[in-house]
Amino acid sequence: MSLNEANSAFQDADFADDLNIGDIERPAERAYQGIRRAILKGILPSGAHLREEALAQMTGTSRTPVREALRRVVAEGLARADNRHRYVSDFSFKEVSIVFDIRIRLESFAARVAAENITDSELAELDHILAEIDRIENVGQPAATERFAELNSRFHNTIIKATRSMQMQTLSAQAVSLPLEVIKQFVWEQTVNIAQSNDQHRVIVTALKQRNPDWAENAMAGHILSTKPHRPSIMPRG
Amino acid sequence: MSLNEANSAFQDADFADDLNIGDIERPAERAYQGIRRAILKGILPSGAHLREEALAQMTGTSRTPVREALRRVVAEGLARADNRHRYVSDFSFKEVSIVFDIRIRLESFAARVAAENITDSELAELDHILAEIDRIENVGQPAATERFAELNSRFHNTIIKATRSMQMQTLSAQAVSLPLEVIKQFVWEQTVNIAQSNDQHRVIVTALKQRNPDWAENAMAGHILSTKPHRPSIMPRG
DNA sequence: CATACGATATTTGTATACAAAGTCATGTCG
DNA sequence: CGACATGACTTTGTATACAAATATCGTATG
Repeated sequence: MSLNEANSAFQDADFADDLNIGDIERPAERAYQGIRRAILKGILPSGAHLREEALAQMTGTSRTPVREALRRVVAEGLARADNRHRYVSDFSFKEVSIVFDIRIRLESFAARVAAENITDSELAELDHILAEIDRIENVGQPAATERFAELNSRFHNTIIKATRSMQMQTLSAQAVSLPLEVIKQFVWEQTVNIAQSNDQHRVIVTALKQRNPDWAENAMAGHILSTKPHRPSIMPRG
Repeated sequence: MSLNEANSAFQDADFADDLNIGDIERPAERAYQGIRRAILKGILPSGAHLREEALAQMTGTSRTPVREALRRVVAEGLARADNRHRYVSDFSFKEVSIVFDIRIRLESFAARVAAENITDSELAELDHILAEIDRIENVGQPAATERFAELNSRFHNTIIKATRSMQMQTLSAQAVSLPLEVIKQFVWEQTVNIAQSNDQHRVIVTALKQRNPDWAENAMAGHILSTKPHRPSIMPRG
C-alpha cells in the first residue's frame, strides 16, 4: 500500500476534538465537516487516498454518510475522483492562484448584478457586518482572525445572494470554499489586514447603495485582488 | 400532495427509450443520466419534487445510486436542495443568461491560461475538431446539431484541460453543463450557425498557437457572447 | 531472473431493512 | 367554530449485508 502513510495518521487517535465535530449530531454533516476539516488542517494531505471505511471510523459514522460527504467534497474541489477512488486535491500555489483569479471574475460579476438587484434590508445587513468587523479587537490573535473570516464570508455571501440567481450561488459556493478555507490557514495569519479589508468593503457597499454596477464590479475585483497571494513561498505545501 | 402532477407523468410509461439509458449498465450512471436527461427534456419540469423512490423506478435502479446521482445533479445546478428535499431548478431566461455571463468570464480566462500552457498535441487535437466540424453535412437537421454539440463540447473541454488546473476543470464542468444542454434544446435549433461558430473557433486556435493570452481571452469571450441568447422570448419555459 | 498467472485481500458499488423526521388529516377540547 | 394534539402515512437518513471490481502478492514457468 503505497499511500498508507496518509491513513496511518488517524488509526488510533481521537480526532473528534481536533476536527471539532464532537457536537454535530447528524451523521451526514459530521462526515462532511470532519473530512473537510481534516483536509484543510492537513491531517489528510494532498494525494491521500480517501477510504470510505477509514473516514467512517474517523468521523464516527458509517459509509453511507461518508459517501455523500465525499461527493460534496469532490464537487467543491477539495478532492478529485479518479477511477472509483477519491484523493485529496493538491493545493499548490498555482491552483490556489487560479482559484483567486476565477473568484475575481466571478465575484466582481456578482457585485455588478447585485448592484441592480440588492434590497435595502440586504444593504442594512452589509452595514451591520461592516460594523461588526470594525468591532474586532486583539487583531492578530487567532480568535480575531477566525471572527473576521466568518464575517468576511457573510459579507461576500450576502452580495452573492443579492444577485437573485441560484446558479450564481451554486457556482460561487464552490469557487469560494477552497481559497477561503485554505488561505485562512496558510496566508491570512501572515498577511491579512482587517482594517484595510474593511475599508475596501465599505467602498463596495457604497457602490452598491448607489446602484452603480461598474463601480461595484471594479471595487470587488480590487478587493479580492488585494487578498490574492502573489508569492509562491508563502504556500507551505505543493 | 401539491407537487404530484410532476411525478404522475412517469408512473406508467417506459422511459428507457425516451431517456436513452437502455444500454447504460452501471446503475449509478444510469440514474445520473436518466435524471439529467429527464430534467433537460422537460419530463421533470421546473420545481418538480425529485422523489428518490420514484426516480429509482424511473431509471430502473435503487435508491442508493439515485441519491448519489441527485448529489451530482444538485452540484451541477440542475436541481436545488431545500430542507431535505430536492427540486428541479428553474431555467428562466434570467438564470440561463447569467450562466452565459459567467461562462464568458470563466472560459475566456481559461483560454488566457491555456495560451500559456497548451501543448502541441492539444493544438493538433483542436485542429482535428475544427476539421470535423467543417465536415458536418445536412446543417439544420437534428443529427447535425447533435454532432456539432458534441464536437463543440470537446473543443471547449480541450481548452479548459489545457489550463493544467484541476480547479478550473471542476468549476467549468459545472458552469458549462447547464447552458450547453439546456440551450441545445431550446435555442440552438433556432439560432446556431455552425459555420460562423467554427470561424470563431479558428480564431481562438490561431491565438492559442501564437501563445497570445490577450487575444485568446478576447476571442473566447466574443465567441461565447455570440451564442448567448438575448431575447427572453426564445426561452419556452420560465 | 523476469514475467505471467491466479488466489487472496481490499475497496468500492448496490440493494434493502429499519430509523427518524416531517406532513397531513382527523378528532377533541376550549 | 377554531386551535391544537395525536397518530397514520410519506419521504428521507443511516447502517449494513452482499456483490463486483480492483489491487496485491506469491508462485510457477519460460
